[in-house]
Amino acid sequence: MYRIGIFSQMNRVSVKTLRHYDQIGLFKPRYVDDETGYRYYSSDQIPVLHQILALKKIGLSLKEIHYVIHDYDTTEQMISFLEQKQKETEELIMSEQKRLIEIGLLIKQLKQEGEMMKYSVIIKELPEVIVASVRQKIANYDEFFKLYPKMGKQMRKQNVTCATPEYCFTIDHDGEYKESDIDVEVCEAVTDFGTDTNDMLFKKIHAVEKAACVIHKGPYSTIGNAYAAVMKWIEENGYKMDGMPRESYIDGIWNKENREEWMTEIQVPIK
Amino acid sequence: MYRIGIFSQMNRVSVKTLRHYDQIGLFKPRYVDDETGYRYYSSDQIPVLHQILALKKIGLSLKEIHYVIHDYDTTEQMISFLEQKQKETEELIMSEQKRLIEIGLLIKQLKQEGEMMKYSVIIKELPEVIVASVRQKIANYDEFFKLYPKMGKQMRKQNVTCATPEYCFTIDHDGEYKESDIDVEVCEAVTDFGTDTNDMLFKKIHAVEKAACVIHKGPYSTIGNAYAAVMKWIEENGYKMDGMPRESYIDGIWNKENREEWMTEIQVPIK
DNA sequence: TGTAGAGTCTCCTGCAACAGGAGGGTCAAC
DNA sequence: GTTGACCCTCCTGTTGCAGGAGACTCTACA
Repeated sequence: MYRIGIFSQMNRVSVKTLRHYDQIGLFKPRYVDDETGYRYYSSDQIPVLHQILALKKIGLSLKEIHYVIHDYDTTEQMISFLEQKQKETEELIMSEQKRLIEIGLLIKQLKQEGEMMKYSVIIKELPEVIVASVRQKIANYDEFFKLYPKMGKQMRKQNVTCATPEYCFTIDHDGEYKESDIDVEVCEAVTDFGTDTNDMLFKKIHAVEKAACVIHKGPYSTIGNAYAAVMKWIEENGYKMDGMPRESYIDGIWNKENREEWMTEIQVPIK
Repeated sequence: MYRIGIFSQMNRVSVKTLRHYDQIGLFKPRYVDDETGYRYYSSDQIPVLHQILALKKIGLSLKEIHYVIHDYDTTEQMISFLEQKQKETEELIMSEQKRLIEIGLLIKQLKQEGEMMKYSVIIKELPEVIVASVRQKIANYDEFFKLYPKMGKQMRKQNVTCATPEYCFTIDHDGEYKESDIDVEVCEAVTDFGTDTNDMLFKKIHAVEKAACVIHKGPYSTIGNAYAAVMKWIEENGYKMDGMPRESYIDGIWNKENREEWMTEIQVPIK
C-alpha cells in the first residue's frame, strides 16, 4: 500500500488529480484510514489508473471514462462509443482548420489594406419572418426612398404592426448594379398576415440557416465596398451564395441627420 | 437606444452574453439607467459587437479580444498576435490528428483482439535519477534474481539509501531475446552517489522526455506480449524507439506469492 | 388607476479538470 | 520533544456563458 504522494510519483500523476478522481468517484484508493483520512493505494490499482490515463489521452472526458470503465462491458459498446468519438474529433479538426483559414485571411487582409478590420464578417442565422413586401421597378435610387411612406400608409390602413425588433430590408433582384430600371423589393417584418393588395403582398420568408453579414457605416454611395468585402470573404472561406443578399436598414435618414452615421447590414445567405 | 432584449435579437446574441460582456468590461452598454439598472445599447455599437463576434469565431478568448480591441492600436501588433494564434491553432490541429489516429488504432485493436484494453499504453516522462548499477552477463534468467541480494548487500555496506518511490529496473543490452549469456544491467535508484566497486557502479541517468509505458501483470514468462503490444503501439503512432527499454519491477516474488499478481512496467524511451 | 404579463435586474449555481493556497492534523526520524 | 515532510479538507480561480430564483420595471389593456 502506498500513500498518495508516493503513488503520485510512481505514476507521474499529481496528488491533486488523484484526490480529484477520488472525489468524483472515478478512481478511489483501495483503503482510507477512518481516523486520519489518509488515502492508501495498492499496486494492483496501477493498471486501472493507466487505463484511465490512456483513455484521457485520446480525448475522453472523465465522465466518459467513468462510463466506459464501470458500465461498458462488451467490446461492441466500446467500439461504437469510440467510433462516435472519432467522428466528433474529425468534426473538431474540420472546424479548427476553417478557423485557421480565417485567421490567415485576416492576416492577409490586414497586411494588404493596413486597416483595422473595417468590415467584420460574421455568420448569423436569419429567423423565419412574415413580411409585407412591395416589389417594383424604379427609375433610380432616389425614387426608392419614396416607397417607404407608401408602404407605411398601407400598413397603417390595414392595421398590421411591425415586428420587433424592426426588420426592414430590400432585395435587389437584378443581381447587378444598374443605374435605372432597378427591380427592387422592399420588405418589412410584421407580426401577422394582412390582406394582399395590388401593390403590397404578405408572405412568409423562410429562415436562413447561415448568412454572412457585414455592417456598412456611412452613406449608401460607398456601400459597394461592403458588398465587395463580404463577397470576397465568402469566396475565400469556401462558401457559396445561396440566395439574394438582403440590405437591412438600421440607421438612416429617418433617424440620423449625419450621413456618416447611417448604418446598413448586408446579409448574404450562404452554404 | 435599444433595451437589452431587443438588441440581443437584432444581433443574434443572447441576453446572458451581453450581460456577461458588460460584467467583464468587454462591451458595455452606451447608457445604464442609474435607478433601474436597465442597460441601453445604441446602434452605433453594433459594429463593435460584430468585431467581437468575428474575433471570437476565429478562436480568440474574450480576454484576448479585450486586449486587441482596447490596447492594440497598430496593425503590426495585431498581425504578430494573429500569427501567433495561427501557430497555436496549427499545433492544436496536429495534436487532434494524433488523437484521431490513436482512437482508430484502439478500435482496430479491439476489433481484432476482442479484448478490453489488455495493455494500455501511456506516455510518461522519466525523471533524472542516480542509480546503483550492476551489469553482467548471466547464463539464464534464473540467475538473474540472484543479482538482487548481492546488490542489496553492497548497498547496505556503503550505506546508500534507495530513492522513494523505489525504482528498480533492468536493461537488456542484447536488444533481442537470448536463452543464455544475457547481457543485463540492473539499476536501483538511490538518493546519493556511493563509491564505485568492481561490481557496482553509480551513475546519473538522464531524464527521458517521453517514454511509452505499459504494465504487465502476471509472471515473466508472458512478458513478451507486453513488449509486443508497446512496440506495435510505438510504430503505429509514428514514434521511434530512442534508447533501451527499461523493465521496472513493481510487484514480484519479494512481496507477492501469487505469480499472477506480479507486476512489471515496460518503459520504452521514444521520440 | 389597477393589474397582468413581459421584460429586466442582481445574485447564485453549475459546467471540466484540476491548480494553488490556507489552516490544521499526522508521521517518522533525530 | 521537536522538526520537517506529508497529508487532510475547504475555498477560490480558471473559461464563457446558461439556468434559475426572487425582486423590480415597463407597457398595455380594462
